[in-house]
Amino acid sequence: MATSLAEFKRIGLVNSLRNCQLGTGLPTTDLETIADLAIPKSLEKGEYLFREGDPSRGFYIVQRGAINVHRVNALGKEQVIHVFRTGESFAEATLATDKGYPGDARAVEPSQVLLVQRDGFIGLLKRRPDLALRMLASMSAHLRVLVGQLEDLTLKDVETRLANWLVKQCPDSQNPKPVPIQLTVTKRVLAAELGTVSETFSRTLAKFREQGLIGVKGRTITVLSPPKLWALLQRHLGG
Amino acid sequence: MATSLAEFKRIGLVNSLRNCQLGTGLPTTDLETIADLAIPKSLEKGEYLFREGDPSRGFYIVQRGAINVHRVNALGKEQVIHVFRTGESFAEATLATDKGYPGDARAVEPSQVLLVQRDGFIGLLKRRPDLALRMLASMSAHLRVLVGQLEDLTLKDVETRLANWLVKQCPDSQNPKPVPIQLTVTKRVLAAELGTVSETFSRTLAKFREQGLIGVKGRTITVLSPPKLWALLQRHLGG
DNA sequence: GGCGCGCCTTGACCGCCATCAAAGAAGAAC
DNA sequence: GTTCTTCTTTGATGGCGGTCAAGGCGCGCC
Repeated sequence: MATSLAEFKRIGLVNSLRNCQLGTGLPTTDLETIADLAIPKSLEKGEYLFREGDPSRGFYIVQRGAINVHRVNALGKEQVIHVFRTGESFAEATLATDKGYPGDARAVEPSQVLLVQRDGFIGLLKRRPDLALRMLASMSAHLRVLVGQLEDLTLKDVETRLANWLVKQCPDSQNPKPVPIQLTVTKRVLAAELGTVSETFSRTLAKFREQGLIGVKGRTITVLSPPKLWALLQRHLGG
Repeated sequence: MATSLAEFKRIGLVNSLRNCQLGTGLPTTDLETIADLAIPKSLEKGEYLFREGDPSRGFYIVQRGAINVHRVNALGKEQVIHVFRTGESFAEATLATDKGYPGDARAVEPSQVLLVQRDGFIGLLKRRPDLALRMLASMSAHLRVLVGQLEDLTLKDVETRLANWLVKQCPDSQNPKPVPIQLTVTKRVLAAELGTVSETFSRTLAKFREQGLIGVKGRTITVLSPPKLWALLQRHLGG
């Protein structure tokens, strides 16, 4: 069984694709076609994958790490659009239009991504309508996330957003057992993801701590009682 | 030439479809297929087309009027996502997933929309991959708008947003000739579209008036010198 | 005409949160 | 170890803009 190096890589890519949202359930032949279009790329922490306006080369799938997609205004302030993690894909929106990428993408931590090249993939879409539907579904999901983000930032305060984030980290918000949360990024970065700055983030954590809702030790936040935090969240959301 | 009533309606629909973003350039046979899937609906001012969470019946094309898509938080505050006007389509995102509509849709003024029914359209998409690509393009555009909205609301102040809106109403921002703008909606509604309230909107208009940039008389705003307003906008955007 | 009802404007107030500043704490580099 | 940088926390301050309240304006309607 002589298997070439290229063949090996292909098998690895196919397996990788099968494990991501877009690929699950897809027939192997399609995955192979996509694999042949894909170019892997490693990114160091802080490295940029693309910048706003760059011409689209295709869309990306995160194999490992986390990619922060954001926009920068003229004063240099950043607004996080979304942080994409393992298995997620992004920038599909650039497939169908010739405008460039709509934001900047930077690795939050050391990451590995797959670039699925645009032209070849469009050709595939034309042959496989069901794949096109899947892309539509993927973009729908992104739209929903974005709408949620918009609502969060304009209709909810920082306290609510943080409480919401903390509750989401708990496997079961009704289970009174304390949940330790290990931050994979600095608090400053997490603050940015939540649409605020480190100072406000810190103050809000302190507020929760004073209320006995959480414990903070270095980069570990412990939700002392998920149901209590959940109740606070409900009070906020319920007016 | 005996032409049935149904045939008449179909011809009207096809013409209507040809004039909207999604339909331009599409072969007539496709337009006819879509026409057969479409249900026209009239809405009075203030009437709701759908509410958040309603199961998706399909997507919509605005034939006449304006549809405000927004979200409401628990306290009843609304965040405008986008206002769709003649020729635009929306809620395509509900085609590919079985989740309901992600927001509320209400007619800002008396409107006429086409509902393109979901199931039939999905069938069409499977037969016409190029149409699927077109839907992808349409959703890309929505994503871009949404990203822009997010940036606007979090990275720009009301003054900048209003200046931007005013400049966009001018056919040529470099032409010093005054441009009268007739509002089709109340100032309160326009304020909401810009992500603020009527009081702040009013104050910002007053500020521009004091600077001699605009004139306000009832529901008519006159940009006295588009280039001056444009310059102000550039100063804001340029830091 | 007079009345009533929204809309619009302006003033007063204040809360959220970003910014600036300063001082610990924690690593990283050497 | 020392030094230096980065992160984190806490205090002080201030601004943007939302809310409440009170007229004024416009306009339809009787």
